[in-house]
Formats: sequence, C-alpha cells, structure tokens
Amino acid sequence: MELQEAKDKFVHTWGTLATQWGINRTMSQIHALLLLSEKALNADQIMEQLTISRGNVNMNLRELMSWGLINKQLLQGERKEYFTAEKDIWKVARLIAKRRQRREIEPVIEVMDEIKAAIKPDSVENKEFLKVINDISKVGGFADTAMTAIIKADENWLASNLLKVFK
Amino acid sequence: MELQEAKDKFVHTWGTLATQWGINRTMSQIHALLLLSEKALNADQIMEQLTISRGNVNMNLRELMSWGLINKQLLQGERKEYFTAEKDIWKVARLIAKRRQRREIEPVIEVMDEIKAAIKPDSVENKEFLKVINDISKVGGFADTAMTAIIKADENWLASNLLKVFK
DNA sequence: CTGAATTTTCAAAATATTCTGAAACATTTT
DNA sequence: AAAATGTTTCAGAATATTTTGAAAATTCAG
Repeated sequence: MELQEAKDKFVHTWGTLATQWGINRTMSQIHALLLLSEKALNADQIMEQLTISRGNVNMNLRELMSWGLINKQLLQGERKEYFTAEKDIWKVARLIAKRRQRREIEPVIEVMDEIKAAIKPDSVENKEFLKVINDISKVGGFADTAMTAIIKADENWLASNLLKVFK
Repeated sequence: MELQEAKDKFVHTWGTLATQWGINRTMSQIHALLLLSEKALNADQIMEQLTISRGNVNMNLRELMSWGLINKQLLQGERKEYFTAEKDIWKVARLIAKRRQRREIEPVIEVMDEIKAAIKPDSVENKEFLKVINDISKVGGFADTAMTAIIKADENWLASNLLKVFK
C-alpha cells in the first residue's frame, strides 16, 4: 500500500469509526487530516482534500477547537487562518473522554438526583422505584469517578497500576 | 411529584439520554419501562404505554434481547409473549459496556493493525505516519484492556480496589 | 476610511435514521 | 383444516441530522 493511499484510508476510516461514537463524520475526518499533516492547513486546503463545502469546514473546525483537539495558528505574512491538531494521542484521548463524560455520564447522575429528591420512600411502590433510581445513580457515580481518575492520571502510571489491579 | 409522574419522567428521560450514547431512543424507553415494571409486559401493553407502533415495538424488543437486556417469557395459559428486563443494574451496565467495547474500541484496533501491516517503516514519512497509527493503537489497546477487566471483574471488588488505585 | 480577502451564518437541500401500518407469515385452538 | 390469535417484515412516510452555498459580517492592508 502506498503512503498516500494509507493516509486516505486512515482519514476515511476515522470518519466512519467516529459515527460509531456519536461524533460527526466530517469533524473526525478533518481531525484525522490534521493529525497526519505536519504543516498547518487552512480552510481551503481542507475543503479541497475532503471535497466538502466551506460552511461545513468552518463549522467543524470550530467544533474541534471547542473540544480542544485543534488550534488556530496565524502564519507570518498570511491573512488566512491555519489549523494544527494536538499530536499527543493520550492527550487527545483524555480530551475526548472528558467530553463524553460530560455528555453521557453527568446528565444521568443529575436526572437521578432530581428524581430521588422528588420521591419520598413512603410506600412499597415508591421504595421499589427508588431502588432502581438509586442503583442507576450508583453505577453512574462509579463510572464518573473512574472516568475522572483516568482522565486526571498520568497515562504511564495509570496503565501499569491499573493493569496490576486487574490481574 | 407523583410516582406515576416520576416513572413517566424516568422513561422519557432515559430515552433522551440514550440518544446521547448512540442508542435508539425507543429502545431505551422500552427498556426503562420494563425496568420499572415488576410484571412482565407484552407488545400490546408497550405499544399503548409508549404510543408507538407494533413494528417499532417488535424491532426494538428484538434488539434489546440481542443486547441481553431483556428476556422473553411465556406465561402460563397465555398465547402472547411477555418480556422482563434484567434488574441487576451492574449487570446491565456490564452488558452495555461490552457492547460498546465491541462497537467502538475493537474496530479501531483492527483498522490500525491493518494499516500497520501494510506500511513499511522505510522512509521518514512512513515512520511519521506509523507513529500516529501506533499511538492510536496503544490508546485503543489500553482502553480495550481496561474495559475488558472492568466488565469481567466483580463490581464490589472492583469499585473498592479501583478507587484505592485512584486515590 | 475603502474595498478586497477571509470568515461566519443560516435557510434550504441532501442524506440518514427511525417509525408506521398493513400484509405476510407463524402458531395455536376449535 | 380453517379460524383465531399473535409475530415479523418491509416499503414508504415522518423525523432528524448533516451539508451546501450564497449572502452577511468581519478583518485588515493600503
């Protein structure tokens, strides 16, 4: 396989995989493209490489910046804005994990707490209902704690220690 | 808040949250409904409670069964099929985690391995490219190992030990 | 300032996903 | 064996999401 072919495959596949994670396909493809590019790219170059519209590029670049996955760069003597991707993949993974934690775990805990506060355990039915809510709350809390710890921990330390626990 | 109101809220919210995780809204609502129901329910009851079509109910019941989240039950003297949800929330969480691991992590590792095998490190550019691929591979491998361990471990043991590691 | 270059916005179009409902299929009862 | 009851399928309709592209807004050199 030629290098260019492999790069294209990577960009394309990364987009497909992303949809499996509830992340926009184009956003991921732009990210992949920037990950592989040593040079910073501008909107026109991205449009051309991925054959997508200017609006689409703009929208997804801003989304990627809000995730902290890419950075804007102003090049000497250039009017255009250039973009580079964060290349430390562990950092990338942490940023994505944090985002997913906020989007997927925190709302669960919030809603369960809200329900818990509104229902009193003053009948058998209420108690049964609260049991389910409480259990979900606990799972959510565990997921949240573990996630926070993983995100904060240094990856080498974590990998070795975590794996020890799991043996 | 009345119990029924709270239950409705839970069912409704569970559906909304699920879409954040790339899971079908109706599937999650059916799951939530069965989680809260001590009695097994049949297709007609689910149709009525959620005001959705028979086809939709059937499709999502089958999907829930394939996830292992619900079970079919044949009631004495009844022609209809009844369904119950797995009530052990930790088990539910493990089933969902396993599913997501298969869907989200494994394909990443596969694709990276495929690319690694096809590109030889015989030039600077190739090596740079392989560096990115290798890093992603490592992150994927770590995520996979951690996930597998979490899924296999006994939840109480895990919760306490894992939290110790994280302190 | 002015106006050319660049970025951003957003309504409409394209695409993707989910849902419906009626017909086909399957099973059980009489 | 045919009627009754229940389940599954799937083409088309409804919804939701993503993308386009042209107009508006912004930026900046002269």
